[in-house]
Amino acid sequence: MPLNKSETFERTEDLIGELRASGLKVTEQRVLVLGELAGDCTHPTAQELFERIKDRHPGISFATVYNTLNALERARRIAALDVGGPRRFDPNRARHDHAICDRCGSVRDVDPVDASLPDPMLDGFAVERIERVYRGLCSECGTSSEASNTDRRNEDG
Amino acid sequence: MPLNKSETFERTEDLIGELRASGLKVTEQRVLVLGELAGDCTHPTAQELFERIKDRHPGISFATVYNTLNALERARRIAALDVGGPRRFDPNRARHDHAICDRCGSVRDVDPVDASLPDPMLDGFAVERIERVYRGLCSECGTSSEASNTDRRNEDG
DNA sequence: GTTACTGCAAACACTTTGCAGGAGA
DNA sequence: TCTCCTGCAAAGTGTTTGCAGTAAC
Repeated sequence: MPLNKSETFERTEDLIGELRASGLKVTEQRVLVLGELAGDCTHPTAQELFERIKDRHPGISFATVYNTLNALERARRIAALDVGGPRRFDPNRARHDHAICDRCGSVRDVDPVDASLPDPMLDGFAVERIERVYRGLCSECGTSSEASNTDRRNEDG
Repeated sequence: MPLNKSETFERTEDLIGELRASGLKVTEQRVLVLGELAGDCTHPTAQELFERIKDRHPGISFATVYNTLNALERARRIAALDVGGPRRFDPNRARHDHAICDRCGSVRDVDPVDASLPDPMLDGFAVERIERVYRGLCSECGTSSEASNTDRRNEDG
């Protein structure tokens, strides 16, 4: 799967501004983490981001990448996706949905059906945001309907 | 949180029929697991179900409960929820949504806004089902807006 | 009789933390 | 200077598996 970096790479000074706006101290490691995630629509895991950053910055530790992602998520600068398997991260703060392949586990952005929130109050529950997840088979797994070598589900039972 | 068992306890013979229909061998342990989950709308974890069953059936092992839940999920008799933290299980096969509290992590069923599936095909992705998740604060956590003792999020960063 | 399931324990995968040193504000 | 961050390593939490014995069909 290609990285699908957007054409609009964020400048370092923008990344720094975003870290500051999130209430985080600006460090080289955090700029690297946010820069690596920004514009990446493949919803990478902490491990994947760590591997990529390590190539250019061998001294960085996994815990730092992990802690930075958690800090950015708490600050709502990025979103975390719990969809089974390791947690994935999403830099896109615009309202959007996700399509997840039951076979290979890939996650894809989907335009929201309607961008408006419904009732902000749901029988006592204060709705802050909505995530819609489409489950099924991605175009690659759907066409080759044999079991794929990247199969995440096992059989037996 | 109370168990919220529905009034309609399923009879053992119904449970057996469901196991057979799911292609599973019928064992006492599996009847216990399915029976414990059926009618429970609190979305328990494997650990929670294991604790409850163990009280009445001390010999059962966690792996058996866990494997049975996975087998039932593969057979689509129950649904698994990946919402952060340990995986939760849902016996309700009717189309419905979930509301998850950002503070205490409780999961509640929500009537679907519209029960109809949108396009079964989404730009090459074959949609099989849709999960909608409302995030926010449940009625208990919303009213007492101080940090709760069951807080799942930590602060710092 | 054959196959699948159980129980146990250990391995595995992922996440989180304690701590000492160091950098940011 | 004071606090927060980093890197390391270890611990914590949740999930999965190998295996020998056993029960379902």
